[in-house]
Amino acid sequence: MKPEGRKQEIIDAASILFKERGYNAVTMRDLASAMGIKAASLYNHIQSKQEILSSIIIDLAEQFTSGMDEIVRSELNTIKKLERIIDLHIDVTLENADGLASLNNDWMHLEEDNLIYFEKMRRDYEQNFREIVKTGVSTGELSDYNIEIIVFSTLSTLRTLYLWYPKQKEIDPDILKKDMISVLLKGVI
Amino acid sequence: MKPEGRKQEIIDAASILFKERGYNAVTMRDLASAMGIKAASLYNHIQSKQEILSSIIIDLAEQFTSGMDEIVRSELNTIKKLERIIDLHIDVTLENADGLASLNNDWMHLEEDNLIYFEKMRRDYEQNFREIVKTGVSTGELSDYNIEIIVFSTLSTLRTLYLWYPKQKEIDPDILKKDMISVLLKGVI
DNA sequence: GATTAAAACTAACAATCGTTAGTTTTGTCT
DNA sequence: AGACAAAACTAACGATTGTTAGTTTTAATC
Repeated sequence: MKPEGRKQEIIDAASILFKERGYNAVTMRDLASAMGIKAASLYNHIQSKQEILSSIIIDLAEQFTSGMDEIVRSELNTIKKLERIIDLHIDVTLENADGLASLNNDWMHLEEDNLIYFEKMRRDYEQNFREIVKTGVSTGELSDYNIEIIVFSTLSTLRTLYLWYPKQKEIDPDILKKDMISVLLKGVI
Repeated sequence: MKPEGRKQEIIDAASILFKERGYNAVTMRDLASAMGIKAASLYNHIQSKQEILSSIIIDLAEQFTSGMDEIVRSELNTIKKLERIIDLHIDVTLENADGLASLNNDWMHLEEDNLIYFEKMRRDYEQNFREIVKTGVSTGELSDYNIEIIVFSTLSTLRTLYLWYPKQKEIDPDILKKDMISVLLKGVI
């Protein structure tokens, strides 16, 4: 059995530090110190600093990709699909808010293969979102504003949820979902 | 006369590189290479790498602060105030989209005094925004959703405009403003 | 108590970082 | 042409980076 337990602890600690200071500003000595060990000891559990970053980001990106695929394959109407997308973002954010900071701010520090893979997932995700909105406008379910503006404003709010939600722990997740759906969609319907 | 011309060229080149890779991933040798000179030559014009970062960020933060102060002092109703805030963000974004990347992603790398100054400006800005929304809800101009959700969703869209707008150059700024006001406010009114 | 594997350690490496010192080139004005 | 300042250069520094090699400690199993 691989040391998956200790490895995940390192990745979790790194997520917090990367969130606070960004990938390049966190040294392996910083990370080790946060774990209460020396930098060299980290390498009993991980292969490289880069592996930590790609673990964090690729895992999250795949969650979004598979969540979006399921929504696209569903037979829901446009409004219901958008509600499911909001749900997806809130659920992922609740589960791993720290890692989302790296996904949003440090994805460009991924190395070649993972960078290409990530960028493809991101492009596909946005395209799926765009097609859902486009369908909604053409069927009259959504107002006829510029499609890119609708996509952008909604997605940018959902993408920065990680910054905001941890500070608002008193809000019940279900109430958050309801209000978020109202605020994001009522302007668009 | 100080070499303000050349210095501004360096800051502009740095803004682009910081936007693409982030402050810590850009070396002085990278920046010099982009300017077509050697790293040591940069120091004929600037005092430190840190000075470049703080020039970019503090200048922009002061633009937002003074813009917000003017809006707060005005006697406009809530809706008009929010429209003016949207205008402010669009105008600053059009003028310096590259620098806004540093303001959003690299502000934590400011050093002590400027970091404190920046954080105060940011806190005050958000508080002014929040008070405007709060007034709007209490007078019935805005719907009675959770105030923090309204503040957060609007602000996060405006703050990430810099990422999106440069790709959409075919959109006329006045049309952008109109659609943005509709999408952001109709959900909230 | 001996064995063994996991997980920590010390010490060091090659590379790269921001920056400084001192020198040479470039361009402008007299 | 000579003088002078602006702006470039070469060379190097001390510090820090991610990582490796080799060793010791910890803890569970027989």
